[in-house]
Amino acid sequence: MYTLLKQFLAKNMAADEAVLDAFCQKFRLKKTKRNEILLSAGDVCPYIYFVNSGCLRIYMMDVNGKESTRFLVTEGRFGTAFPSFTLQEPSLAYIQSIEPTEALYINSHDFRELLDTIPGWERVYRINLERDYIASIKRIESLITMDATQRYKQLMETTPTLIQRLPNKIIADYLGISQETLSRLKSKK
Amino acid sequence: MYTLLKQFLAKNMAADEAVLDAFCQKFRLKKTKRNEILLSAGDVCPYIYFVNSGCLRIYMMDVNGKESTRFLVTEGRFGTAFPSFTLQEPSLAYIQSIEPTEALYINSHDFRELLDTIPGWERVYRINLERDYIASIKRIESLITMDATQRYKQLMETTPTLIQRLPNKIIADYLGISQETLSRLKSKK
DNA sequence: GTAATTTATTGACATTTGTCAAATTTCAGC
DNA sequence: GCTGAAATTTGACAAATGTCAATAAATTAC
Repeated sequence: MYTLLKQFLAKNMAADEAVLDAFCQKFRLKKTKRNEILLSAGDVCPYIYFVNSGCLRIYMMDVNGKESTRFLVTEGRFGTAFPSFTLQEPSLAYIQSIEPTEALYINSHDFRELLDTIPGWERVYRINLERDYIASIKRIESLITMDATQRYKQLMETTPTLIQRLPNKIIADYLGISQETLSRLKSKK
Repeated sequence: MYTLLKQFLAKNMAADEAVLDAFCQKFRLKKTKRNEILLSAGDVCPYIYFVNSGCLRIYMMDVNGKESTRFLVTEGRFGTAFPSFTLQEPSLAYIQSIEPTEALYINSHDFRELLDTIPGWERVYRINLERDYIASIKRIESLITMDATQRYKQLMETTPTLIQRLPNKIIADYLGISQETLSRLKSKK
């Protein structure tokens, strides 16, 4: 249950088993079916999740019901409605499990406590933040510099697994294009 | 010279004057003219900057010479070619002062040392990262959910100062649209 | 202050992408 | 394995935005 999480910690932090256990005990396990909603827009996001298996999708919905995927979170990664969880304010985004998913979760209060009490954890979390931030910078770059075809090609090169694994329309709104456009550029080349 | 930087620290960290001074002494001051290049694409970004006055622009250039602004950094904020500085790998972006600018700078090695040695600084930096990451998430959202008009309107509401202060074409490529399109939506309404 | 350069605006047109609708295919759930 | 729902593809058309070119306005550098 905690294997992946411990691996995540061990990568950037030297800690003995007892500390790792103390850390992990703050997390609970949640198993979801496909397409379960874990958070609705308007609510304050209480939890940050660490995905053991499956996939979480952070997405928004506009007034016409059109959805846009902000992030996709797969095995071995932390994910949450980040602005809401971090600032404890109402979320603009929904969280949904688009596959049957097993995830660990911890509430905001306990999470902050870990940052205060587990030596080295603030560093690990900071490095994880840097990584996520870099990924989001690259995403911004692709959105302002590339057209739909280039963005799709890039996604195929960097994370082909995602494309195989997820339905077309999720990929499309992750790329910021319509389902039909994606379908057309797939058939072209 | 260090006033703004000390304010930045003091916001999230209790430290006596001696510690603040030790911290600040690692930074050097750079004054630039308008349109000076501080980093070219291809180089590893050695510094992170803290802007005292003026404005730095982090931007990319494609093979046709078309520019896209990744970030704009104004007074009281840290800025750098983040992926390059953090991972110490060649930068895809340029850094330019689009106004006469006064900025403090520190190299990667010293910066890491501060994270190790100044109590509380890793926390302050982590919180700053969260803030920047949240800003980038909101930018991604606006890019995947809004059209040009909506994005411009949002920018007018959130940072009208930027629009007044910077040339049109910088605003346009920050928004990911052409200069002409921006000019047209300004005249419309 | 003036010339030279850069920046902004405008028009005409091309291209990309979106929208709506219908037909087809795939797949989840029993 | 069936069956119904969901996802995908395709066509026709509309809307948004980009590109190129010319002109006008603003600003910098001297």
